[in-house]
Amino acid sequence: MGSPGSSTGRDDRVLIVTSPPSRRRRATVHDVATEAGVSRGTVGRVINGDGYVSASAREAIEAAIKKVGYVPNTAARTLVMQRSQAVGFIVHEPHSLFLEDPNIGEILLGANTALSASDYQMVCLIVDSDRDTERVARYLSGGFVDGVIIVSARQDDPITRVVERLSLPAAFVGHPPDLGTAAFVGIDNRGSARTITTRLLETGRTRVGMIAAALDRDSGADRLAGFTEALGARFDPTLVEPVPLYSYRAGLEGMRALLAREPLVDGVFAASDAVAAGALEALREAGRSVPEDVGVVGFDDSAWATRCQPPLSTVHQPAAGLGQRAAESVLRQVDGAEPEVDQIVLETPIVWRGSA
Amino acid sequence: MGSPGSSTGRDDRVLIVTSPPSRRRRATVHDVATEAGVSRGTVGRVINGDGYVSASAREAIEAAIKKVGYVPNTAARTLVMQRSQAVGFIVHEPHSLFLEDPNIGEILLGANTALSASDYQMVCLIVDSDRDTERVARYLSGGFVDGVIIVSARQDDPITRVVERLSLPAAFVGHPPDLGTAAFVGIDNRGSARTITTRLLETGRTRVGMIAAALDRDSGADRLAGFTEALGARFDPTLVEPVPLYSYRAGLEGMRALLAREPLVDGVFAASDAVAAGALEALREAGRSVPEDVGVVGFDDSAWATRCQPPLSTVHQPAAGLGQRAAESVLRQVDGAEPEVDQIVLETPIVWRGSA
DNA sequence: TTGTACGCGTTATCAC
DNA sequence: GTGATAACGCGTACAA
Repeated sequence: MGSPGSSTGRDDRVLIVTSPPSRRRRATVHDVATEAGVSRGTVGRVINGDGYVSASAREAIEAAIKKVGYVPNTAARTLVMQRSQAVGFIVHEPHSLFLEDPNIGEILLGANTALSASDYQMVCLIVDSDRDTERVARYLSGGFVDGVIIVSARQDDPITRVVERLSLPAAFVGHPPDLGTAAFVGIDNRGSARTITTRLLETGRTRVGMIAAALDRDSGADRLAGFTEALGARFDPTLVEPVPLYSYRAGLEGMRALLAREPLVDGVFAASDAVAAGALEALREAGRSVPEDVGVVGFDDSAWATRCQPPLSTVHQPAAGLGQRAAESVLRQVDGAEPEVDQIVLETPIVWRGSA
Repeated sequence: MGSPGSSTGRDDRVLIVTSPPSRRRRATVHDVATEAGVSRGTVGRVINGDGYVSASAREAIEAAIKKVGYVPNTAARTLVMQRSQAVGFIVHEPHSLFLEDPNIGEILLGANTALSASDYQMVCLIVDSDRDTERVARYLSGGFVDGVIIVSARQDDPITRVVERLSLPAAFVGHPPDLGTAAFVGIDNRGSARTITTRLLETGRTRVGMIAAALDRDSGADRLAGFTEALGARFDPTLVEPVPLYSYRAGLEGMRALLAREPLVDGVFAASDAVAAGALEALREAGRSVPEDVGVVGFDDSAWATRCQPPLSTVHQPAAGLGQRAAESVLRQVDGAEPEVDQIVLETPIVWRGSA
């Protein structure tokens, strides 16, 4: 092993014992090079697949890599390349929504598929407290990701501001950010709500209400707006029951309240499938049969839709597609494209089942 | 500005235009130093809060940081510190499970809370294809994370092997790895299943069956083993209906099959709440009332349990606690502790509601 | 074809 | 108190 101090400064570290007891030191390109009896440059050429290496050298190096168990250090590579080959996926939701919202999981998987195809690593970051907000902002600033996909951004969100300041390639899913120049992929909540409400009216209902969830978010407000438009002159505000969340429980309680106030209601647009499922339960309690006495429609076409009794008529939300398109937009921007062209609105076909 | 080539090599980069059109160059410590008219060393001292800086220098530097919009480059910091202040959370599930399993979300949130409290960034990595497996393995090797929490590892999983080879601090949640030395946090599936089955028997049922899901995973197999133990001599294999997944649909179809084969069944242990919810639907179809004709118990105490009609008697699974304990174990190991002491089994209280 | 040397942005250790 | 300067591990022009 050579006497201490005789070799270059670089090798001194072998003698330094770090505080965690005996965590094995990582092999470096340097180690591979000495093991194979070549220089670091040649090793680099083999690793990156750039030609101009003799067969003998390549062989020796590949053997050495296996022997010392070399794995490239991504942090170093990121530093020198100014590229991490990673894209962040930021989820900023209160607990309940993260757990209940079936769309987020699908958006996540859709984005991952697209990124994976381009050999990018998706790193999902959860923002669940103020402390998280700050830390995630630091993380993004740190150059660990080449871009971000943001689900449900807040107005004037610190994270959005950081992204803007770094001019980090970004795509917003579902809820548009306040900056008009950013890429956005989503659906037409208002138009879809209008369409399915119209469809519900066409089944001959005369007293159609809505359980309107999450009016503080644009998706919630837009769905109510579409509902209002569809009814036109027939719109009656007393038939709208606002509830806080897109949840089963909100639907259950909302429907109970609506029934108590308006017993004659014969049609309901629930702001999401989970809400609709809760509404069905309330109707069952009240002895109303669906769709005979009351027609019910939902929104999302999530797993709820098919497991309800009767299965829900609803608006199909292309969640996986949203994630995929967002990922593709980010990758385009990483390659130098301008974001403003990416204002994508995906189709939302109506799926008609038995509940109306 | 200055004439080209006249300054040090370091400043040449200003002249180099990278291919992405006009992405703003990041400010560095160097920039801050020149702006404030001090050296890099002093700037470093201010950033890291180490004392020994004059008030005037500190003021000038803080102003400069604001002015040039400096944010530390985490990749560089990781490289020199050999620490990323990040912990990976690896989810390795087929689509359906990731979307349906209510526990994963809670485990995730629990882990994030614990990591966040120690100012660690949690990065969630999804493994959804062979390609993902390889890329995630590379990512872990790259030094981007100081440790990992692994949910549902496979036997002989490439990721597990990489973790082992790097001796990366790790904690396995739910499904124990094949290596006995690793940290593990989970529940006693077999004991819990035995307890709740016994409890169901005590309500006076005489023909008790089980819808046994996911027998290819140890959780599924263990729950069946517990059920078998509880019945002892009364165990009758024809009352066990195996189904592939912990899903609503599996429960629905499993219960139909069980009823067709054994119409006299008066008690059912469903391997999860989702399965139990499906079973309730099948019983309703068949005109059996719960709990009068048939007692039903589940497992997980997830959102399903309270939204069923009647609400489920079930085994409470402390999902958030699992995530939290796993995170704490990883953090301890990052600080140099040995993993083997962390073989944690959390309590699973029985929650008795109306379904049995 | 291969080796050398420099720089990526930090932190940390020295002399001054 | 403060300013040089050596690492960290890797990519890559450039020289040999």
